[in-house]
Amino acid sequence: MGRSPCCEKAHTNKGAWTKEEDERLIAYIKSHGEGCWRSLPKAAGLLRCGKSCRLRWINYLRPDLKRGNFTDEEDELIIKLHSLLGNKWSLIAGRLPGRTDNEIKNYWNTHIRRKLINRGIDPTTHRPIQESSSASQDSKPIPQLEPVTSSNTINISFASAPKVETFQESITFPVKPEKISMLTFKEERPVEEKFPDLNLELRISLPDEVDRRQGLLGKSTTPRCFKCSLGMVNGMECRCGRMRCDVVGGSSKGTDMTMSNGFDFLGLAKKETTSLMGFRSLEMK
DNA sequence: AATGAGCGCAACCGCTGTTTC
DNA sequence: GGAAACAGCGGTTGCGCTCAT
Repeated sequence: MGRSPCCEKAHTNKGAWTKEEDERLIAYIKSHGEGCWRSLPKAAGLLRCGKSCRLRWINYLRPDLKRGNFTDEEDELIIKLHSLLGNKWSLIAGRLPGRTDNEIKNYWNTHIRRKLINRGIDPTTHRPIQESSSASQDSKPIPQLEPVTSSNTINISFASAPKVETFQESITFPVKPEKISMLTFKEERPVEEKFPDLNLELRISLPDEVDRRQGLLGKSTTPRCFKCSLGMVNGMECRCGRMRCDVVGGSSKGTDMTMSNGFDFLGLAKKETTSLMGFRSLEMK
């Protein structure tokens, strides 16, 4: 048997939160900290589902939320990250301190989509609308995950514009071969880049793997962290030029932001409880 | 002033991977 | 090892507000 149900759904409030409920939740989390959402409502004296409490705290009550209008810089960053990640709002939010995934999702749907359409850009494919509609009938969001091949190779393609260069990066993982032995990231991008300031290099590997590979290739041993190569730390430009940023606790979700050898590719490290490097986070719908 | 359309956003729903029993 | 709950995510809904008619 599993566990008992998290809450009695028949006896929980729904709809908008009252000020009193907010105050109770804030007071409880201030004294006990986040986590254990299952037992929180009862302990805090709230007639709410734990899931609802978590959502309320994360999206509205957390003290580190920025609130207010999005800046033009944030707009552009969201557009760039969306072109890279698709509708992975939590990953995008991880790069915008003080913003929540729900907030960014809403902002995208209400403002940025329209903004891109007005610019003549398809908000789904990030390509000119005419080209986008004629070039891809299926017009799936990019990037997309191609099926796993028999050789355990996974290809992730970024866009499929008419003229593309193809970049490939192969990474080996010390995991069971029947699970996955090698990832090949094939990045195709237009020769004329839309975002010349955005480094799209994908570098995913375990820390020792990068060192080994660089040794084999006789490259310099001063690689830059992924966030540096992406050009940002906590949403700001990063100039550290080091392998590790050691910026801790900068994430809006309180994630350890320590970077090492590109291991924390777009926030993958935070999910690492298995040997597959939070692979789920790379899948694109 | 009434009302209907459009918009923005908080909250809910349903799904998936992980964890616990 | 399997079943069930947890935690988290993305999609969707519904309510309240604004504005045009």
